Amino acid sequence: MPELPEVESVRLSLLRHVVGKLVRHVRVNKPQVIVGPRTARALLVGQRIARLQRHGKQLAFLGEADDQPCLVVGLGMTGSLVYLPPGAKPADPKHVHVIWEMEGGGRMVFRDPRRFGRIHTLSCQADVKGKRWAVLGPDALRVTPRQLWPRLTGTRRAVKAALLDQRLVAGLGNIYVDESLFAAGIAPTRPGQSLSLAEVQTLVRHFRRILKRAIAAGGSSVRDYRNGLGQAGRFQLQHAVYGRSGETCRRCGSRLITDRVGGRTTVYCGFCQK
DNA sequence: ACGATACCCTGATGGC
DNA sequence: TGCCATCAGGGTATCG
Repeated sequence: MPELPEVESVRLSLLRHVVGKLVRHVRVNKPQVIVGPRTARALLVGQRIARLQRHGKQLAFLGEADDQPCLVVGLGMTGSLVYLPPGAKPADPKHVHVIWEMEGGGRMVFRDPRRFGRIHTLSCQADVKGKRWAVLGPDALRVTPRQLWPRLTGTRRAVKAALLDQRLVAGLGNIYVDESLFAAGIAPTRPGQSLSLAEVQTLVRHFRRILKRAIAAGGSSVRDYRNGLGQAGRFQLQHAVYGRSGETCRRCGSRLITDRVGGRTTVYCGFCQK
Protein backbone atom coordinates (compact mmCIF):
# COMPACT_ATOMS: atom_id res chain seq x y z
CA MET A 1 0.00 0.00 0.00
CA PRO A 2 1.96 2.95 -1.15
CA GLU A 3 1.53 5.82 1.31
CA LEU A 4 3.70 8.94 1.59
CA PRO A 5 6.99 7.17 2.48
CA GLU A 6 6.57 4.55 -0.24
CA VAL A 7 5.77 7.16 -2.91
CA GLU A 8 8.73 9.27 -1.76
CA SER A 9 10.96 6.18 -1.99
CA VAL A 10 9.74 5.57 -5.54
CA ARG A 11 10.43 9.22 -6.38
CA LEU A 12 13.95 9.15 -4.94
CA SER A 13 14.83 5.86 -6.63
CA LEU A 14 13.55 7.00 -10.04
CA LEU A 15 15.15 10.48 -10.00
CA ARG A 16 18.55 9.62 -11.44
CA HIS A 17 17.11 7.35 -14.12
CA VAL A 18 14.40 9.55 -15.59
CA VAL A 19 15.21 13.20 -14.80
CA GLY A 20 16.78 14.88 -17.81
CA LYS A 21 15.79 11.97 -20.07
CA LEU A 22 13.78 12.29 -23.25
CA VAL A 23 10.71 10.05 -23.58
CA ARG A 24 10.99 8.27 -26.92
CA HIS A 25 7.92 6.08 -27.01
CA VAL A 26 4.99 4.87 -24.92
CA ARG A 27 3.00 1.65 -25.03
CA VAL A 28 -0.43 1.48 -23.38
CA ASN A 29 -1.75 -2.00 -22.66
CA LYS A 30 -4.66 -0.97 -20.46
CA PRO A 31 -6.11 2.41 -21.42
CA GLN A 32 -8.55 2.32 -18.47
CA VAL A 33 -5.78 3.23 -16.03
CA ILE A 34 -5.28 6.58 -17.76
CA VAL A 35 -7.53 9.50 -16.87
CA GLY A 36 -7.56 12.28 -19.48
CA PRO A 37 -6.17 12.35 -23.03
CA ARG A 38 -4.18 9.22 -23.98
CA THR A 39 -2.24 10.60 -26.92
CA ALA A 40 1.50 10.02 -27.13
CA ARG A 41 2.06 13.72 -26.47
CA ALA A 42 -0.15 13.68 -23.36
CA LEU A 43 1.90 10.72 -22.13
CA LEU A 44 5.10 12.79 -22.46
CA VAL A 45 6.46 11.33 -25.71
CA GLY A 46 8.90 13.81 -27.24
CA GLN A 47 9.44 15.56 -23.92
CA ARG A 48 12.31 15.70 -21.51
CA ILE A 49 11.35 14.95 -17.92
CA ALA A 50 12.64 17.81 -15.78
CA ARG A 51 11.28 17.13 -12.28
CA LEU A 52 9.51 14.53 -10.16
CA GLN A 53 7.32 16.16 -7.55
CA ARG A 54 5.30 14.50 -4.80
CA HIS A 55 2.27 15.71 -2.87
CA GLY A 56 0.81 13.25 -0.38
CA LYS A 57 0.65 9.90 -2.15
CA GLN A 58 0.72 11.36 -5.65
CA LEU A 59 3.73 11.64 -7.93
CA ALA A 60 3.98 14.18 -10.76
CA PHE A 61 6.24 13.97 -13.82
CA LEU A 62 6.91 17.49 -15.03
CA GLY A 63 8.52 18.69 -18.24
CA GLU A 64 10.85 21.65 -18.70
CA ALA A 65 8.29 24.26 -19.71
CA ASP A 66 5.16 25.31 -17.83
CA ASP A 67 2.93 24.77 -20.84
CA GLN A 68 3.98 21.18 -21.51
CA PRO A 69 1.85 18.13 -20.64
CA CYS A 70 2.42 16.47 -17.24
CA LEU A 71 1.55 13.20 -15.58
CA VAL A 72 0.24 12.68 -12.07
CA VAL A 73 0.40 9.09 -10.89
CA GLY A 74 -1.58 7.66 -7.98
CA LEU A 75 -0.39 4.15 -7.20
CA GLY A 76 -3.55 3.02 -5.40
CA MET A 77 -2.97 -0.18 -3.48
CA THR A 78 -0.79 -2.33 -5.65
CA GLY A 79 0.53 0.07 -8.29
CA SER A 80 4.24 0.28 -9.00
CA LEU A 81 6.53 2.37 -11.18
CA VAL A 82 9.78 0.59 -11.90
CA TYR A 83 12.73 1.67 -14.02
CA LEU A 84 14.29 -1.05 -16.17
CA PRO A 85 17.79 -0.56 -17.54
CA PRO A 86 18.31 -1.25 -21.27
CA GLY A 87 17.56 -4.89 -22.04
CA ALA A 88 16.04 -5.68 -18.63
CA LYS A 89 12.60 -7.27 -18.43
CA PRO A 90 9.89 -6.76 -15.79
CA ALA A 91 10.14 -9.23 -12.89
CA ASP A 92 6.51 -10.16 -13.59
CA PRO A 93 5.04 -9.13 -16.97
CA LYS A 94 1.47 -9.73 -15.78
CA HIS A 95 -0.56 -6.55 -15.16
CA VAL A 96 1.94 -4.27 -16.89
CA HIS A 97 -0.36 -1.48 -18.11
CA VAL A 98 1.94 1.26 -19.44
CA ILE A 99 5.57 1.24 -20.63
CA TRP A 100 7.60 4.36 -21.40
CA GLU A 101 10.73 3.99 -23.48
CA MET A 102 13.38 6.47 -22.50
CA GLU A 103 16.33 7.97 -24.28
CA GLY A 104 19.25 5.56 -23.87
CA GLY A 105 17.05 2.45 -24.02
CA GLY A 106 15.86 2.33 -20.40
CA ARG A 107 12.17 1.84 -19.76
CA MET A 108 9.76 2.85 -17.03
CA VAL A 109 6.94 0.41 -16.34
CA PHE A 110 3.60 1.00 -14.62
CA ARG A 111 2.24 -2.25 -13.20
CA ASP A 112 -0.87 -2.63 -11.07
CA PRO A 113 -2.58 -6.01 -10.44
CA ARG A 114 -5.58 -4.59 -8.60
CA ARG A 115 -5.90 -1.60 -10.91
CA PHE A 116 -6.79 0.94 -8.24
CA GLY A 117 -3.92 3.08 -9.47
CA ARG A 118 -4.41 5.89 -12.01
CA ILE A 119 -2.28 7.94 -14.37
CA HIS A 120 -3.73 11.41 -14.89
CA THR A 121 -2.67 13.30 -18.00
CA LEU A 122 -2.70 17.08 -17.60
CA SER A 123 -2.05 19.69 -20.27
CA CYS A 124 0.18 22.03 -18.25
CA GLN A 125 2.04 22.31 -14.96
CA ALA A 126 -0.46 24.80 -13.53
CA ASP A 127 -3.14 22.10 -13.74
CA VAL A 128 -1.16 19.80 -11.43
CA LYS A 129 -1.55 22.15 -8.49
CA GLY A 130 -4.64 23.92 -9.79
CA LYS A 131 -6.72 20.85 -10.57
CA ARG A 132 -5.22 17.60 -9.30
CA TRP A 133 -3.73 18.77 -6.01
CA ALA A 134 -6.16 21.57 -5.21
CA VAL A 135 -8.51 19.07 -3.52
CA LEU A 136 -5.77 17.65 -1.30
CA GLY A 137 -4.89 18.94 2.15
CA PRO A 138 -1.35 20.00 3.07
CA ASP A 139 1.34 17.35 2.66
CA ALA A 140 1.77 15.36 5.89
CA LEU A 141 5.49 16.23 6.06
CA ARG A 142 4.79 19.96 5.88
CA VAL A 143 1.49 20.38 7.74
CA THR A 144 1.74 22.31 11.00
CA PRO A 145 -0.32 21.56 14.14
CA ARG A 146 -1.93 24.99 13.76
CA GLN A 147 -3.13 24.00 10.28
CA LEU A 148 -4.26 20.51 11.23
CA TRP A 149 -6.01 21.27 14.50
CA PRO A 150 -9.01 23.18 13.05
CA ARG A 151 -9.29 20.55 10.32
CA LEU A 152 -9.54 17.71 12.83
CA THR A 153 -11.77 19.50 15.33
CA GLY A 154 -14.12 20.47 12.52
CA THR A 155 -15.44 16.93 12.26
CA ARG A 156 -17.26 14.47 14.50
CA ARG A 157 -15.74 11.54 12.61
CA ALA A 158 -13.23 9.28 14.31
CA VAL A 159 -9.77 10.89 14.24
CA LYS A 160 -8.53 7.90 12.24
CA ALA A 161 -11.16 8.41 9.53
CA ALA A 162 -10.27 12.11 9.40
CA LEU A 163 -6.53 11.41 9.05
CA LEU A 164 -7.22 8.98 6.19
CA ASP A 165 -9.17 11.70 4.37
CA GLN A 166 -6.69 13.16 1.87
CA ARG A 167 -8.66 16.42 1.74
CA LEU A 168 -7.68 17.16 5.35
CA VAL A 169 -4.05 16.09 5.20
CA ALA A 170 -2.34 14.31 2.29
CA GLY A 171 -0.11 11.27 2.51
CA LEU A 172 -1.30 9.16 5.43
CA GLY A 173 -2.87 5.73 4.85
CA ASN A 174 -3.85 2.84 7.06
CA ILE A 175 -0.33 1.88 8.12
CA TYR A 176 1.00 5.28 9.12
CA VAL A 177 -2.25 6.45 10.72
CA ASP A 178 -2.27 3.43 13.05
CA GLU A 179 1.45 3.79 13.80
CA SER A 180 1.18 7.53 14.45
CA LEU A 181 -1.87 7.29 16.70
CA PHE A 182 -0.14 4.59 18.73
CA ALA A 183 3.02 6.67 19.07
CA ALA A 184 0.96 9.72 20.08
CA GLY A 185 -1.12 7.72 22.59
CA ILE A 186 -4.42 8.72 20.95
CA ALA A 187 -7.26 6.20 20.47
CA PRO A 188 -8.28 5.95 16.79
CA THR A 189 -11.96 6.03 17.72
CA ARG A 190 -11.80 9.46 19.38
CA PRO A 191 -13.99 12.03 17.60
CA GLY A 192 -11.85 14.54 15.71
CA GLN A 193 -13.72 17.25 17.58
CA SER A 194 -12.36 16.07 20.93
CA LEU A 195 -8.66 16.64 20.19
CA SER A 196 -6.85 19.42 22.00
CA LEU A 197 -4.19 21.55 20.32
CA ALA A 198 -1.59 19.87 22.54
CA GLU A 199 -2.69 16.44 21.33
CA VAL A 200 -2.53 17.53 17.69
CA GLN A 201 0.96 18.91 18.35
CA THR A 202 1.99 15.53 19.75
CA LEU A 203 0.35 13.72 16.84
CA VAL A 204 2.06 15.87 14.19
CA ARG A 205 5.44 15.49 15.90
CA HIS A 206 5.05 11.71 15.86
CA PHE A 207 3.81 11.28 12.31
CA ARG A 208 6.57 13.54 10.98
CA ARG A 209 9.15 11.44 12.79
CA ILE A 210 7.58 8.15 11.68
CA LEU A 211 7.23 9.22 8.04
CA LYS A 212 10.85 10.39 7.93
CA ARG A 213 12.10 7.18 9.48
CA ALA A 214 9.99 5.15 7.06
CA ILE A 215 11.47 7.05 4.10
CA ALA A 216 14.96 6.38 5.47
CA ALA A 217 14.07 2.66 5.64
CA GLY A 218 12.79 2.70 2.04
CA GLY A 219 9.10 2.41 3.04
CA SER A 220 7.05 -0.53 4.32
CA SER A 221 6.78 -3.67 2.17
CA VAL A 222 3.78 -5.44 3.66
CA ARG A 223 2.77 -7.45 0.62
CA ASP A 224 4.12 -6.32 -2.65
CA TYR A 225 5.38 -2.75 -2.41
CA ARG A 226 8.65 -2.15 -4.29
CA ASN A 227 10.53 1.08 -5.01
CA GLY A 228 11.42 2.40 -8.47
CA LEU A 229 14.22 -0.14 -8.76
CA GLY A 230 12.12 -3.12 -7.68
CA GLN A 231 13.60 -3.22 -4.17
CA ALA A 232 11.55 -3.91 -1.01
CA GLY A 233 11.43 -1.50 1.96
CA ARG A 234 12.31 -2.40 5.53
CA PHE A 235 10.08 -0.22 7.73
CA GLN A 236 7.52 -3.03 8.27
CA LEU A 237 10.06 -4.49 10.72
CA GLN A 238 9.57 -1.43 12.94
CA HIS A 239 5.76 -1.41 12.99
CA ALA A 240 4.39 -1.20 16.54
CA VAL A 241 0.75 -2.00 15.73
CA TYR A 242 0.01 -2.36 12.01
CA GLY A 243 -0.09 -6.04 11.09
CA ARG A 244 0.36 -7.04 14.76
CA SER A 245 -3.27 -7.94 15.35
CA GLY A 246 -3.62 -10.16 18.45
CA GLU A 247 0.01 -9.68 19.48
CA THR A 248 1.13 -7.84 22.59
CA CYS A 249 1.71 -4.11 22.94
CA ARG A 250 5.42 -3.32 22.89
CA ARG A 251 4.91 -0.62 25.50
CA CYS A 252 2.60 -2.21 28.11
CA GLY A 253 2.40 -5.87 27.11
CA SER A 254 -1.38 -6.04 26.88
CA ARG A 255 -3.10 -7.65 23.92
CA LEU A 256 -3.60 -5.25 21.00
CA ILE A 257 -7.20 -4.56 19.94
CA THR A 258 -8.37 -5.12 16.37
CA ASP A 259 -11.34 -3.06 15.28
CA ARG A 260 -12.88 -1.48 12.24
CA VAL A 261 -12.63 2.31 12.20
CA GLY A 262 -13.33 4.50 9.21
CA GLY A 263 -14.07 1.34 7.21
CA ARG A 264 -10.52 0.08 7.74
CA THR A 265 -8.94 -2.60 9.86
CA THR A 266 -7.45 -0.83 12.84
CA VAL A 267 -5.01 -2.15 15.44
CA TYR A 268 -4.36 -0.25 18.64
CA CYS A 269 -3.62 -0.58 22.35
CA GLY A 270 -6.60 -0.04 24.63
CA PHE A 271 -4.33 0.98 27.51
CA CYS A 272 -1.67 3.15 25.86
CA GLN A 273 -4.07 4.99 23.55
CA LYS A 274 -6.64 7.22 25.26
C1' DA B 1 -23.67 19.01 4.30
C1' DC B 2 -21.82 15.50 6.40
C1' DG B 3 -20.76 10.87 7.34
C1' DA B 4 -21.16 6.14 6.39
C1' DT B 5 -21.22 2.60 3.05
C1' DA B 6 -20.58 0.25 -1.60
C1' DC B 7 -17.80 -0.44 -5.27
C1' DC B 8 -13.81 -1.24 -8.13
C1' DC B 9 -10.15 -5.28 -8.69
C1' DT B 10 -6.86 -9.49 -8.02
C1' DG B 11 -4.10 -12.40 -5.17
C1' DA B 12 -3.31 -14.59 -0.87
C1' DT B 13 -5.22 -17.31 2.60
C1' DG B 14 -7.97 -20.62 5.16
C1' DG B 15 -11.68 -23.95 5.75
C1' DC B 16 -13.88 -28.00 4.06
C1' DT C 1 -6.12 -31.15 -4.60
C1' DG C 2 -9.63 -28.15 -5.62
C1' DC C 3 -13.18 -25.06 -4.70
C1' DC C 4 -15.29 -21.28 -2.45
C1' DA C 5 -15.56 -17.48 0.78
C1' DT C 6 -13.15 -13.86 2.85
C1' DC C 7 -10.03 -10.19 3.29
C1' DA C 8 -6.79 -6.50 1.98
C1' DG C 9 -7.73 -1.03 0.95
C1' DG C 10 -7.10 4.19 -1.91
C1' DG C 11 -10.17 6.81 -3.97
C1' DT C 12 -14.64 7.91 -5.68
C1' DA C 13 -19.65 7.48 -6.13
C1' DT C 14 -23.82 7.14 -3.91
C1' DC C 15 -27.09 6.92 -0.29
C1' DG C 16 -29.42 8.45 3.93
